[in-house]
Parts: sequence; C-alpha cells; structure tokens
Amino acid sequence: MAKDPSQPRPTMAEVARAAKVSVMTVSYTYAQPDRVSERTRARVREAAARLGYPGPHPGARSLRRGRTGNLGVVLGEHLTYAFEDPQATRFLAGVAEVCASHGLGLTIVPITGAPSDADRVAEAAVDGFVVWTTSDDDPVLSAVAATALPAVVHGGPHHRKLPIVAVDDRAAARAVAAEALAGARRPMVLSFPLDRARTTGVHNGLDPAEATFRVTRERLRGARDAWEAAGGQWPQVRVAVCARNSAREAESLATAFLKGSDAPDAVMAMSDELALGLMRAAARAGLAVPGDLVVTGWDGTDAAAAAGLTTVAQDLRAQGARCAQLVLGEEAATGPIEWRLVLRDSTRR
Amino acid sequence: MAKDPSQPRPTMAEVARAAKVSVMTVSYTYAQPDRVSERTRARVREAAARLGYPGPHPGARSLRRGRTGNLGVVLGEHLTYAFEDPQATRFLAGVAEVCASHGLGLTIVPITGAPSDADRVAEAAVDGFVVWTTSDDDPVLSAVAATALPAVVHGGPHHRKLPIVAVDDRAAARAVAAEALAGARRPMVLSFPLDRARTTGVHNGLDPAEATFRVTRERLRGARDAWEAAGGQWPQVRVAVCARNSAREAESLATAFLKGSDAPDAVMAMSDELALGLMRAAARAGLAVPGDLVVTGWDGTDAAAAAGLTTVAQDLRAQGARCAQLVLGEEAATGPIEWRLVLRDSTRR
DNA sequence: CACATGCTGTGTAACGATACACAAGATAGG
DNA sequence: CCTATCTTGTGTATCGTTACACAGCATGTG
Repeated sequence: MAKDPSQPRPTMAEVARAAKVSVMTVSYTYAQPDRVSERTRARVREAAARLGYPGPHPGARSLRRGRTGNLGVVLGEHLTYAFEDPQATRFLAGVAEVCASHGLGLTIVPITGAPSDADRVAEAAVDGFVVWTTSDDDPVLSAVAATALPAVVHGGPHHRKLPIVAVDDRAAARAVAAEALAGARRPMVLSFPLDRARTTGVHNGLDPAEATFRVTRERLRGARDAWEAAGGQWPQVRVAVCARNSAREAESLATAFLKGSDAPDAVMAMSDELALGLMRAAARAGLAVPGDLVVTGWDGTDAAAAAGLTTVAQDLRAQGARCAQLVLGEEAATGPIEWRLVLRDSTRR
Repeated sequence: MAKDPSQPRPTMAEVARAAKVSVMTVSYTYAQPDRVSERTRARVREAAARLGYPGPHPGARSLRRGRTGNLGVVLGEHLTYAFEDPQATRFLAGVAEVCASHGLGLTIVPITGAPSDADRVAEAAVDGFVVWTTSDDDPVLSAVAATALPAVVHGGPHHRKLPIVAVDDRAAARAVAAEALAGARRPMVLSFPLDRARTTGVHNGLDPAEATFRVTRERLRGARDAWEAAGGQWPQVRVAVCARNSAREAESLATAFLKGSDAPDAVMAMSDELALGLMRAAARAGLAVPGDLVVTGWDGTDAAAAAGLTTVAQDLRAQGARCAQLVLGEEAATGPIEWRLVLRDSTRR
C-alpha cells in the first residue's frame, strides 16, 4: 500500500483519554450510541474528530465480534474474465443488492488460476461465500468448503457440502434447441467453453460429458435430447466452442465457420452475447436471419430483444440475490429457478 | 449470517497442541513456510487438516499486521446502479486486474444513499479506497478522506486531500461536440444526470454549473465551448438528462423528444450507451442517421463500433487499473489520461 | 579448537476492540 | 420514604494472531 506519511492511527484508548471517559464509553458511542447519554456522546465525537480517529478498527472489531460484515464472491478462475462477462455482472448486481440492503460489504476474492487461490479463499475476511459457476475440478471449491463458512454455488458444479442454485439447463436447452434446430440441415451449437483450459474450436459430435462446466454440459445434453427426439444423430451437430462469453469472440469465430459450403443453417447459442456476435458476422457475410440462418440465444437481455432474437429468458440478477440470501440464512424464494422460452424473429415458428 | 451448527473454529493454539509444536511454529507454517523445516511443516499441516483448521483468522491477522489485504471501492450512491452501468463495470475490471495481480481482495463498500454510508466507509476493512465518480456534495468523500487511508477519486469530484484520475472532459467534449453539432439547426446534448437526485428531463439553456457531477458539468461546458465557437448561443442547445447511463432509458426518453416539430437534428450523447438507445428510438421513428439525425457517443465500446457511431474513445479499464496502482503506491503510468476522437458514419464529416 | 554463522523452534507481549458484570445515581411506584 | 427499576459509566478479561528476541544445535572457518 502507499507510503504512510501520516501519524499512526489513533486508538480508542486515546480518544477516551482525550474525552475524559472510559474506553468502553467510546466503544458504546460507536457500537450502541443509545447506550450513552447525549452529552457524553457529543464529547466523545468531538474528541474523536479532534484526534482524527476514524472509528473502530475493523480488524479488531471483527476479531472480537466474530464476524466481518463482508460477503465473499468467488468468480471462476480469473477475476478479470468474470468482470467482462455481462452475465456475471448481472448476477453480481443481484448479490450486491442484497449486500447493500444488509449493510454488508461485497468482497471479490482475487482468483487468478494459480495454486495460491486456495490460500486467497482461506484468507478472505468474509462471513460467507457465493461461488459463481466454475468447473468440476476447480480447487477453489474445496477451499471454500474447508472454511466451514456458509456458502452457495451458482450454476455448478455440485459439491457434497454446498447447496447449488441453478436452472434446469438441460430442459431449457431441449426447449430452445427444438426451436433452433428444427428442420436444420447443418445444425450447430455455439457453446461456452468446455473446461478451464477454454480452448476455442469446432467439434463434430462432441460428447457432452467432456465438458467440466456443468452449465455447458447440461445445455449440450439438452441440445442432443432435442436433436435426437427429432430423429437426428448427435454427431451431425457441430459444436463451436468460444473461450469466453464475448460477442467479439463469437463474431470472429463465426466469421470463420460461416465461410464455405458447410456453413451452418441453424445455430443454438448458449448466450445472447454469443448469438449477437454470430449475427453480426452473418450480417457481414450477407446472410439473412432467419432465412439463411436460424439463431437462438440465451438469457433474455435487452440487446436480444432489440435484435429480435429468440432466447431462453432467465433472471440472473434475481439468482444472484437468491444466492446471497441463502448464504445469509434467509428464507429466499423457494422452488426451482425460472426460465422461459421467448420466441422472436430469429427463428421460423 | 446462516445458522452455525458446526463446532467452533479451531485456533492456532489447538493446532499447535495437536502437532506438539509451539504456536509460533504453526504461525510460521502459514505465514513463512520456509522458516520451518519440512518435517515440522508436514506435521503441522497434517494436524491442521485433522482438526479442520481453515488457516489463520483474517481478523486477527489484520489486527496484528496492520493491513487487511483488501482494496475498497466506493461506487457512487447506490451500489446496484453502479453495477448496471457498463462503464463502471469496465472500470472495475481494471481495478480487479490490479488487485488480482497483487493477491488483494476487492471490497465493494455497500453504499445505499442513506446517511449511514459514512459509517460503512469507516467500517470497511480495507487498506485503501478507489472512489468512482460521484457528486460534489456526496458525503462519502469526506468519509473516505477521514479514514486517512490512501485513496484515489476517479472522474470527480475534486477533493482537497485526494488525488483524482480523470480525462480532460471539457476538451474532449469540445472536440466531439464540434463534430456532432456542426451546422445543426436543433442541437441537443443527451446528458448524464446533473446531480444525485437524478432527475430525468429536457432543459433549454442549462447552466453547466448546475451539474454537481464533475463529468457531466465539464462535458456540458465543452459542448457550450464548441457551440459558441461556431457562433451559436448556448440557450439554443437543449439538454436532455437521463437519470442513468442506460440505453433503455435513453431510448424511452428519445422516443418522446423525437416526436414533434422541434425534434433535434444533432445530438451529442455523453456515452455510447445513451447514443445507442437514441439510435434505436430514431430507427423506430424512421429517422436516418446521419441524414435526419447526427449522433455521437462517448467511450468507444464495441457496440459503438458495430453501430458506426462517432465517439470519444477512452480506456476505462486502464483508468481503473491506474487508480488501483496509485492507491497501492505504485508508479503508475503518468501524464494525462488519454482520449481520442473516432469518426464514423453517424456524423457527416 | 574457538568462534562466527545459519537453521529451527520457543516464549512473551502486544495489536485494538467488545462482552460482561458491576456500580452509582436518577426516577418511579406504592 | 423505601425499594424496584432504569440509565449511564466503568474495569477486566479475552478474541487469535504475529513481531521480536532469544536459545539450542549443527556447520563452517581460520
């Protein structure tokens, strides 16, 4: 931290001396103002202001009280990627809302993908954790469990000791894939990454079980369900994998696979973000939607609505709020997480 | 926080007893593993695992060491609004990146707009603050200053004791307004809120000094500079104020002011977000850009590029990183913050 | 062989606050 | 007027860790 030219931080004892009261009186002045007479309170406040006392030391307080007033959020492997994912951001807004209404700070644990991440989790000064979607093999999960603090996982993976908040991705994927791929000749899924390696590429007949991100896996399974239910063979469906949930990246990947004779004529994308990137590439290639190319998204963002994109609407913000409430031990809305198929002009029906 | 059925958290002393070593040895095992022989280290680790010891108590550690390992971020008045602002998010990504690379947690202080916000700042267990743009009269600023921790303000306002990181908004606004409003007959500025009241509305000849958000104020001044330099009178320029930086809100406001005979024929928007909302409304109203309506944005987002929007490009992410580095006392890149006018098809030249 | 040096392990004294129990004076009720 | 109760202020012990100083032993050096 920056150089500290300022004199050392005053302590409660010094304020007490200056105000000619006991330390406890100062403590009460901050923690339970009603416990102190108005006159004394004013004297203490004045002394504190005079000395530049910034209030009780948070570390000392948390040591003594046994709680920190912070909720921890663990965001996948690399902190920064998560901030660039609009879905993660919406989710965070929900978590933040609950935190704010409880006066809790929201601490984002600095995950980098290095082995030291487990230490970072252990060192986090928080009273509980919300874990944003990560892969089955991510070691931070057990680090979270090891703290024995209350914690909730969003999206996945399942963990023996931790409750999970997630939509039925497989069922939703089944529904939207039925719209997206119906009657397609060259069907494709535009997918989230399969695992923490986040390799970009196009696969034929990819076994969903290869994906260690639960969300990716379940959506692939749902797509397979729908395709096979329509009489197709899974290996006919190509799976284009984006390393991140970013329109820009989808656009550049799509620009490549839209060229050539085997360009898809129907794509189920795992997010609106990816779908919109694809649509930009399609527009540039002179392809009409849904004429030449049927597209579906996922999430139900404003941008999807503006683009007339058929999508699976879900409320990530509400899900974030729900996770936070669960961690706080509140009675959150119960029941499964809602989703809804929204039909628009990017599909034929 | 949730009920805590688990047995109380073990302490270092208990681990020490179980491993038959002194407490200090346990402490060193966590804080300076090299200080301990490999054999002893293994014994301690084993004992800790057996007892379910999650590592040193963060509160105690921070009390003793005098630092918390967390960087605080104060995000305007209401935590949630800030998370919904894409600019704020980009900025946060930059802060987060620096935090992650230093192994620091990023704590978002729960601001709600209530008077208790000052307490929240004082109670935050952090080693320094980054303050995201707020209004001149926001009391959290003095709360931040009162902690005497290192702190940096982004965007504004200026504060006697705190360094500020901001672009020369006035100069940039001058440049982009010259493009946007050149030759306009019914010029308009689509503006950020003026103050924390965040009132939506359309004004004629608004005095820039009325805005208590520095960014808003300076950009209005720049627009006035440009308009007057072109021989115009400031009161001729209407100022449409959005309560938030949201495309959706801009769209609904624009839908209203684009009707009628006094609809603007040139608009300088204070963000790409607002500009894109306006363009959606314009498209729906059957107006051609730039034929019927010249539009400029601000920020240089991907979406602006995709939409062919003339804009002031700036790197908010880099600015976030810079703020964090300054708080950490690092030698950050010096010099003024860069911005660049990017001309595209939404303007005539 | 005497002595300097490095490696490991150990006690003790804080770090700054709050829970708790208690005391003195004020107020109220019968 | 005396006891019951409320209000307000006060010590003391303790939360769990780490800085510091020191001790014992092994190794290296002249």
